[in-house]
This record gives sequence, structure tokens and C-alpha cells, in this order.
Amino acid sequence: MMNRSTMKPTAGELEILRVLWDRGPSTVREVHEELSRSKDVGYTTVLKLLQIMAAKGMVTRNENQRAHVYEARRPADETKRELADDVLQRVFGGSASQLMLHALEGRPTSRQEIEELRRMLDDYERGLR
Amino acid sequence: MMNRSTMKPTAGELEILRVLWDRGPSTVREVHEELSRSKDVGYTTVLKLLQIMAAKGMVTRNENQRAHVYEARRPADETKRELADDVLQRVFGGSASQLMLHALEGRPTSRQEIEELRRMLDDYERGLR
DNA sequence: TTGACATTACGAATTCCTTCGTATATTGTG
DNA sequence: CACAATATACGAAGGAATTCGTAATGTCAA
Repeated sequence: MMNRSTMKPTAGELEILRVLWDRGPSTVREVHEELSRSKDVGYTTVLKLLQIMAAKGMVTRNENQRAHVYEARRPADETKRELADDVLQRVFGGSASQLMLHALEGRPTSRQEIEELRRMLDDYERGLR
Repeated sequence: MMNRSTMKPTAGELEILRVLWDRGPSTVREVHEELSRSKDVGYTTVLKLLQIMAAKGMVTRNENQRAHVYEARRPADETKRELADDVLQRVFGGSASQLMLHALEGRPTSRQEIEELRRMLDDYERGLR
């Protein structure tokens, strides 16, 4: 099996990870309720996915309670960074400005948001010194 | 079948699209040669993928020559924009600055590259007026 | 023309992802 | 206790993606 610390989540797994990132450690029921707000999905489907993710080492499982509690094993930032880098390399050949340009074009972007991006660049550059 | 004009290419299809974007209309042999530089892949594997992509309407096929000539049907920018937007929404909930932050952190970033990002933002904002 | 070579067509194996049904186990309550 | 409600376990179906082998077909040169 692939190195577990650099495993790329599938689309379905990512949806679940985002719930866990938002809510913190959660039961199947809680994850299912959250996902149900935005899509039609069966309880056992969520359960199965969480079991698979646990088998992959992508989440940990605490079995102290009857309703097991799942938690993302890796920090959200780490996974997000990898996913961003993945699309950066695979689609844009590593060009960050190309990625940003197309991301901005993909949807309405306010001037305010651009301001925030500038601030972010300033902060980031400050970190480089 | 999904609407053909917003079909998301798979990982393998994307590799081929990038070759077609770079080279323009190409034969299977040409695509295969290009891909072979970076990975071990069989000729008929590339052929099959191109046939599938043609069936999906993702590429067009010109059969005038014995060696058919394939060409990406949609402009590269359009597809890239969708892929960027896809990761923007699915991973970062639409926050462009979060995407950028994680993309930059994902790998070494030069000050030069940050400069380019600033120019890109300037240009983009100019387009908003 | 015929044989070597290049090319396409196509089926099929394999793996992964997604989804869910059913069986089983546990818990709390009347 | 026994029943209803709530969990987990697990198999399996269906579909998509990937990969390649083999057969069929076309082309060119000796």
C-alpha cells in the first residue's frame, strides 16, 4: 500500500474530511447529519467510507463509546497543502500564478478579495526573510 | 452522460490533454513519444485513452491520414479554469486566498514568483474596472 | 505482389470508488 | 426481561479508470 502519510483522499473521502476538520472528532451519525444537509447519502455509506478511511490510516477511530468517534489523522493544512500542490503540478506545471489566474477567472471575484490576496502575499513574503 | 462541455478529465486524460495543449494536433505516436519521456506507458494504452476521450467528445479526431490526428476540443484555458475552480470549491470552500496560501506552502517559492503573483493580481484587477 | 511494419479496433482483466442491503450486536426503556 | 432503537460489520453490485494483448487493417518498399 501507498505511504499512508501522503495518501490523496478521493472525492468522497474529502467531503468527510472536511466535516471532520470543521467539527472535530465526530460519530458516524454526526458526519452523516452534516453531509445530509447538502446531499442525499445513506447512513451506512458514510459508515463504510469512514471504515475504509480508518483502514487506510486516514482517520483514527476511538471505540470507547458504542458510537465510535472518528478523527482526521493528519492536520487539515497538511492535506490541503498536498491537494493544492497536486493540482498545481498536474494542471499548471508548477506555475502558481497560472493557478491563481485561472482560479480567479473561474468565478466572480471581488476587489476586496484581491486586496486580501495582496495582504496574504505580503505576509507570506515576510515569512521568507 | 454528463454534459460534454463540462466533463472533468481524469488523471490520465489530463496528461494527454497537456501534451495536446503543448504540441497542438498530434498522432497517437507523437503523444506516446512525449509521454514516454516521463513515464513508462504502452502505445495501445495511449491509443485507447485517446479513443475514449474522442468518444466522450473531449478530443476531436481527424482521420484524413492513416495515422489519425487528435486535438483537444476545448481551449486549454477553459479546462484549466474548471479544474482550478473545482479544487477551489471542493478543498477550500471557495476561498482563493486559502488556496494560494497552501499552494505556496506546498513547495519552495521564490521572491520572483511572488512578484509575478502581484503583477498577476494587478492585471486581473485592471480587468475588473 | 508480398512481406514487414505501422496503425487502429476491440475485448478483457484488474483495480478502485461508491453505494447500499442485510446481518448482527448493543443499549436503554417500558 | 424483551422489544425497539441504534450501531457496527461485511459482502457485494455497479461503474469508472487504467492497462495491455491480440486481431484486423492499411501502407510502403523490395
